[in-house]
Amino acid sequence: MNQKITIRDVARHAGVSVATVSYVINGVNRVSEDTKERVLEAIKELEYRPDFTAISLSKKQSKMLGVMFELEESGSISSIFYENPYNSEFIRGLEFVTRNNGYDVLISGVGKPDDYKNWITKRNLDGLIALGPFPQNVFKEMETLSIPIVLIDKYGEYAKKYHNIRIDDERGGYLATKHLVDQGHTRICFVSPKLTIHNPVDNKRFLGYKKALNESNMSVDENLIFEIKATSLEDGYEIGKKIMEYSGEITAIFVTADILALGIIKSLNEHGKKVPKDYSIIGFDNISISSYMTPALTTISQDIFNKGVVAGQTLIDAVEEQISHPKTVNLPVKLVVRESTKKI
Amino acid sequence: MNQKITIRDVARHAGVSVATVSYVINGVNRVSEDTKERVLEAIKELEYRPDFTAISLSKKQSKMLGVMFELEESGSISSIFYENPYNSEFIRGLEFVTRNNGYDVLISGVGKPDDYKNWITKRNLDGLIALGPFPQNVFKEMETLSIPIVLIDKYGEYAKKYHNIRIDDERGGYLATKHLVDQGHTRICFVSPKLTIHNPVDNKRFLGYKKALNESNMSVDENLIFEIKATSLEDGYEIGKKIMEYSGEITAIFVTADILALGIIKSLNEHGKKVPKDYSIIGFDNISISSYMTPALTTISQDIFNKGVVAGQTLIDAVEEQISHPKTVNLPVKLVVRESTKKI
DNA sequence: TTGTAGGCGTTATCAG
DNA sequence: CTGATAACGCCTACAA
Repeated sequence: MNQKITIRDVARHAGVSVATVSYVINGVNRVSEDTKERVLEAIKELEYRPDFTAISLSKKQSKMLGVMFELEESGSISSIFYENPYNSEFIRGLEFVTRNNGYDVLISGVGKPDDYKNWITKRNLDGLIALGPFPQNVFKEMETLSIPIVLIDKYGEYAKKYHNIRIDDERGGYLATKHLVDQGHTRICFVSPKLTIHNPVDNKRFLGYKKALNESNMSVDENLIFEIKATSLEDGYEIGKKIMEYSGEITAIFVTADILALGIIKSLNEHGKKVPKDYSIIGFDNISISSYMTPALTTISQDIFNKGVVAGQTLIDAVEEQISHPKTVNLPVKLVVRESTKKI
Repeated sequence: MNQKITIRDVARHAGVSVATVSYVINGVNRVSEDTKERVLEAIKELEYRPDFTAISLSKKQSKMLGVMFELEESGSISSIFYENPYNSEFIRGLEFVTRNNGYDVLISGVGKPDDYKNWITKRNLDGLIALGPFPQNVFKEMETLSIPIVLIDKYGEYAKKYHNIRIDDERGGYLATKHLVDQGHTRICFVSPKLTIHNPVDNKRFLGYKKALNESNMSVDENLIFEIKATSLEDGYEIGKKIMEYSGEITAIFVTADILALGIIKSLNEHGKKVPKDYSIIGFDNISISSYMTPALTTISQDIFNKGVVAGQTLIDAVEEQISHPKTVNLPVKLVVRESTKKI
């Protein structure tokens, strides 16, 4: 294309110095209305667009935020990104705020901890968002970073050092289980990824599960805890089989992700079981397809788009030093009753 | 953090000039093995990571690729991005190649055509991918751009000027309809976004639909063409109602997106109709949930991840001038028979 | 109120 | 083979 239009061109066109142009662009308030006008006009006429790369170099801030995902063995972003609309909805919210604040979002899968440190430094990212699961050492490595970091759905010791956006997981677990209990269920499965110390989210939900049971003088039956490896349709399907194989009584299932519920229901159906006739099932997240399934899924709803917005805003605030200390936001959840649960 | 480590530090540490360091980094083959070694060592010791921002400025290439999405009225990326896993899967494939080639991906929604031109210039994007629907004028505007552009699923006059990644839409339409015809269906609905001249993808699919019918001496019945506004669950649901209201006979439905099929099935179910007992239905895309629905969805499958990979590779090739003329890749589709269709 | 000039980290053009 | 040094486009003291 034709020569790139630089600040110099604008300056020449307006008959002022580059500094002056820079001043009006950056709103430095020491240029007369008169020249300001001239400069603005020149900018418009030449269709001048400031070069962010140059600005980055000069100001040492890129106006770029990074979102990192876990990589799976194949080297591509975990397919959970794809299967679970949760992630894209989050990104959508994030993109919304960032764009409106002049930031751009970079998305990258990361393997070794060194990968993303490299990524951050080489791209001069202003801030980072960690979405999805990560091995512990990633967080340890993070401490050596000097940019603001927002963690999504993380608890753990390390989380204290960063900004956190989460939902009220325990309450979610409680609401779900309570709903089932209120419908008369007593044999309620809890399905989630393994409840290790590294999985606080599901531990919280489990706590809610337990609390609801206890309130009704029930206790947790270890046999009813089923664990999946990953939050995927396939894993839901597989755990569904396991549930079918269980010899004891089960009348309801609380599962910590809607897409898992989908897989489970598939399994049940294949075994000739119907939801909610034979099993009541409640999910978590309220992704959009949940209301379009048959039966429509009862679930714990969280506003994922908004979560992305809040995460983005928090990160931007941190980058621009509006906030200094680690900030934690707990977003609400609510019960959405649809067709997959019924009175026993 | 501590001072950023620059090429100068490396030079000093290795006892050479910055130029020399730059040479070894860029593989300019005119530096002795000896000094090369020293430089490499210094780089490792100091954990030096070249600054892409500076490189961008100097080399005039950012190693960043942009993916643009249509914005909806609310100002956020069309929720179709969220609802349809198609998009995230594409992104996943794209991210995979780009990352392995040292590129990063920027994602942005664009409103006015000027928005994305601005975006491209200010970020010095090396290449652009247009995903999803866009108004015509966007493509006209594109002509003034000087970076390679890859269009996804576009035909139209304008498409000739850019690189194109598509699938064999006509064959997809044909395969789907043929499958239905083979099962004895004669009253087959065609559900898609409006078949205007600006919607070549669905026109192609419609062509395939028509061809399959014609082959069996049937002709298109205009009454069986249903059009939706957007490819969303909600629109599928709504069109399902319309189909229910139709007074004539319908035994099968071919719909141009799996998520639409989901919505339609929901509608049918609410009207007491069963799939495939009362209606056979076939979708398009083969997103992951399709095989986990009940009934599992028969559909036309395309390898979306691979589509992202091919798109990314094509764009990178174009950026690096491996290809000069507009290149078009047509990816294959295939029929995946599951449970949502049956012999009449 | 405006302009000059040095610097941001890198590459690239010349000399040596 | 190696090293100064001027770009790249912008910002920002410091001067004027």
